[in-house]
Amino acid sequence: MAKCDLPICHDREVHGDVVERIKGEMPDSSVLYELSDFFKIFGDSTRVSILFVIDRGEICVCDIAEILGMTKSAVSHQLKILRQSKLISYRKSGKNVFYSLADDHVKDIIEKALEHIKE
Amino acid sequence: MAKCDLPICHDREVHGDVVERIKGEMPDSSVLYELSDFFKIFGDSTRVSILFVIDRGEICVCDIAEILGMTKSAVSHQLKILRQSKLISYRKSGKNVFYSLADDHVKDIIEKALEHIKE
DNA sequence: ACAACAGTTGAACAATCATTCAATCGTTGA
DNA sequence: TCAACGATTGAATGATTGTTCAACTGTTGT
Repeated sequence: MAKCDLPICHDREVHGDVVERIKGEMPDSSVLYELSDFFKIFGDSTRVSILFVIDRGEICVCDIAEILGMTKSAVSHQLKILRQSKLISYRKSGKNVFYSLADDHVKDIIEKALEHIKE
Repeated sequence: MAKCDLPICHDREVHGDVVERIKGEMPDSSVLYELSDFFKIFGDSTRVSILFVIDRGEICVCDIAEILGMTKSAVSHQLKILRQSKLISYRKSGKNVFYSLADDHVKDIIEKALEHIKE
């Protein structure tokens, strides 16, 4: 039986089995963390902007910084996060580093979100 | 001409027009903020968990709290955010408030993300 | 009317995170 | 070799954010 200070609905004859069923149907917590961590990447306007820029074609850090009106440092920090998430890939050429999208999923997901917003 | 401390690539004869072209092709900054704000909602494992629970069917706050092992207060705070984002809707019935998904886009977006993660 | 409970809310706190600043690395051209 | 530049990095700072706690609202049953 549940203690009174637990956050449990007292209509156990109605809700009890529903709660147990859904508990069993939930994804692993590791999956839930991976999912939210993935979305967290898109949850910053700088990173979304960078992805839009890179989507127009391979481009170096300096040019991203100028397009967005930010310092190279700030851009580079965000590029590192995008790199670690495997959303972008890069190619070194002399002093420049050229970035490009690593995946088609990125565009798909952003377009789905745009659909939702445009309503 | 660019001042030296500006974050501008010095190969202007190569990159200058590319930068100007992409600047013109960028979405409005308001769109970029809406997009990142939208993804921010999914960027928390508690909120993603709540969406998964609600996806199984209409359910009250107490039961969500028990399924997730959290206090009603913490769940309610996150429900408020999901409500304000119009991702969920609610129905009052006596002492209970039953929540349900407001939109099919939510499932679409989560499934796209799951595709990306499973690689 | 009152006690019990589902749910909400605001303030406070701790943790997370994006940007800035300064220093550094690696490459290029003189 | 040395100066200039593209890019990265770590520490520090300020802002944002999720949870807790306590107080509160509204409804139900007695």
